[in-house]
Amino acid sequence: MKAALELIRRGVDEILTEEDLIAKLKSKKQLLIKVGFDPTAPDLHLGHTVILNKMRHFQELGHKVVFLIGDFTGRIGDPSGKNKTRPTLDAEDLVNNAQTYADQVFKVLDKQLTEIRFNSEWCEQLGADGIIRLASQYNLGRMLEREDFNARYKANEQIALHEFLYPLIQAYDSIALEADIEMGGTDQKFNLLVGRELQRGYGQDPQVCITLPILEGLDGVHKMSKSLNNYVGINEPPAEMFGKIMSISDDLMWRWFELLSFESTTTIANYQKDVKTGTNPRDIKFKLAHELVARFHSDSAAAQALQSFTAQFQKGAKPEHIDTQTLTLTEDTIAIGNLLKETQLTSSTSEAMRLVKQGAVKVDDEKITDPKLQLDKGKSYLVQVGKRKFLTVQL
RNA sequence: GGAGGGGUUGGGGAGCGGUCAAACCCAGCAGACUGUAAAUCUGCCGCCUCGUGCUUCGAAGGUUCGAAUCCUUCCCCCUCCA
Repeated sequence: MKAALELIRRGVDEILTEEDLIAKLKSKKQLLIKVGFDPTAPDLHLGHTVILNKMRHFQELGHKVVFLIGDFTGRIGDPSGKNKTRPTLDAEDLVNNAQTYADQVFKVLDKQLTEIRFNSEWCEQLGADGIIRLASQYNLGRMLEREDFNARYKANEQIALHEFLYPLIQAYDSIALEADIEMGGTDQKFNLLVGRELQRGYGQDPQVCITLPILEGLDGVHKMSKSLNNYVGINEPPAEMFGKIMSISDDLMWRWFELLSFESTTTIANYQKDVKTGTNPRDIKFKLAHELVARFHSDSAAAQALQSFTAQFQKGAKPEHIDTQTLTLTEDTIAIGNLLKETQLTSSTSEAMRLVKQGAVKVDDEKITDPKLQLDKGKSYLVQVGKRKFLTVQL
């Protein structure tokens, strides 16, 4: 019991309320943990794994987890200050997305103790009278307690009525599932609590709400998200993943250790002590990168990623695998700028020209300075742009 | 129904007749340095045939030697009053 509570507490932001959680744990029954996911973004990244890890913890304690895909709520769009209309996904997309989710999620979750559900399953049955009944359980004052609504209300900004439906529907999910626990990011706290209250109105034992911190992305400032392109996808190849993790700032590294690593808190504290007394932070970052790559791939993949990373960046070696691309020329030669664009090494010839002028382009290990350089048909060249892009080009 | 504010290069946001491919910030890219793709510094950051070439500032017309900047019409967004 004590150990269970300890495990659940680790890395969470808030448990509302802990008394209720203890009561539920004491009941000895298998608990149902509900976590909602966005139906439109089936590519999971490390940010999502913070909560997946916590779901896993519950599974380790023998409880059941519902991975809920909010296909119905997705049509509303979570209120975020801007009411974007979201595209409605068709059935086929949903099935595909669900499959994509499943492929990734089970790198962390236990299949036996996981159910994947869609909330359209019960929301579509709800009907107008169902919605009215649901809406009657809540009131405007409470709605306006939500920080986002409140700020907009005070600032005389528009709040569309359907935005109020989002938390209500999400709450209804908890009722339909009879959830014991719902988890979400700290930004979901309000929605989670609405669920807790409405369950009471429907005569159910209110769910315990657990909020988890939001992971900052590669930039160290903004929440990790695909749209900000500051994410590490869990399906990314080992070398890519390793490299991205190594690129985070020294400060951010500790945050990631806290939220992503399975190392004990004392071990992490020791790492920090080590860095203060002179250990190179890079070496500690290696440990983090290794652990995460190993989790989503394998130990050997992680070891290899580490090896090629050090080879390439510390010793300046070329990567082991360099792609080859063949270009079919109409002329006898091709200008370097065009070649770079044609091979997608740069997005435009203008960019290519700039890079050449900045001394960032090498052909066969020779730095190029002439932006008008012509390369001959029938030959093969090793082209390098910057430190990271390599390509063998066959003309 | 009435009044008003606004749409600028990935995002934010200046510019309000020429000196504007368009300030500044962020993101991004490159170079240097290093402990790494960290930090820091420097440069770049519309497109091409790379030349003082071409096309951009919601859309289409117009005024002008010259417009992102002025006029007309249209489209879209937002706020307030009712």
